[in-house]
Amino acid sequence: MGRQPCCDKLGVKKGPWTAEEDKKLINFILTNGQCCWRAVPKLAGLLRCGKSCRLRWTNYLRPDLKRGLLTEAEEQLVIDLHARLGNRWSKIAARLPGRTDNEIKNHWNTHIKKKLTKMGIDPVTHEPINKPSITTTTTNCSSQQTPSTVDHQSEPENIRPPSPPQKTDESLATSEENSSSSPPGTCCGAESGSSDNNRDDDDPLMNFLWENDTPFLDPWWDFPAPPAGNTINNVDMPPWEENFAWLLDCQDFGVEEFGYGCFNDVDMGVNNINTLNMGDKLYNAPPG
DNA sequence: AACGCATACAACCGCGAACGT
DNA sequence: CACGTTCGCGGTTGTATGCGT
Repeated sequence: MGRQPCCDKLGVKKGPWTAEEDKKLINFILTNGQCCWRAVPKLAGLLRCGKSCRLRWTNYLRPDLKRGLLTEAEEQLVIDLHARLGNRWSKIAARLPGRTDNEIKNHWNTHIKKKLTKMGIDPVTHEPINKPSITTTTTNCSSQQTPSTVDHQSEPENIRPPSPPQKTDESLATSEENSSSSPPGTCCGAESGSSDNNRDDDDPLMNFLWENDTPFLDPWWDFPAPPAGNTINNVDMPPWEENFAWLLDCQDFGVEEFGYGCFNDVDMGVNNINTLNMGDKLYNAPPG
């Protein structure tokens, strides 16, 4: 069906985001919450398409994002999850608090893939590259160790080939969705059409993960649209100085560009972030 | 110091799913 | 049920930065 472009390309800016654009987007989201991405650029005064705004927010501006490289534990978790979920980065990301699918995907492609290859493990199948097959188990309730105990270098057997990721989306998603409500121990068996081998109930780590489906996502920043007063501080939220610390540090924007007074920009047309007072704490620009 | 290559990451594109009418 | 719209996902590309020669 004739699909419309996500934006009409006319007057739509592309390329790297500027600090000013970031400011506008942050302010808008903080003020209005996340809704109707298509309308966001217009309402926020951005010459971007909604898609771009959503991406920018979810991948970079979200206050709950962790910055920096994935830790060893996170990396291991990604590997383990990838073995089960395949390239479903969003699913994987949902289990790593503060990490985005894009980030994980990038990290996978740039670091982990190489790492696994070096170790003689096929990053796609998670099987040893030189071994014809490693299927030592007949069921999916195989002995899989927790990542913390996994040593891929010496024990590639720990990496179980994933179920074919292509066509098991529904079953996987369903099992995931249900996992939070259905007690463990009932999968792995004569479940309906169980080609879905994405769960290993005797895997403590995965049990934990499944049972805690999407627990990591902080609900607080899914702001409700604020009341007229727009005092987001009314919402029960963690201290903003923590979550925007990186913004305040201006590490990524460049101090000179973003400016320490960025949140005091009265020209932004919306109630700006400094109405939040950053947790009732005014930010003082450091010298220099 | 200059150049070329490799790497890492941000951003874009296209597709399919979900939802509304 | 068919169609249109919007959103989210995954693959891919572009660009900035680092490193070696």
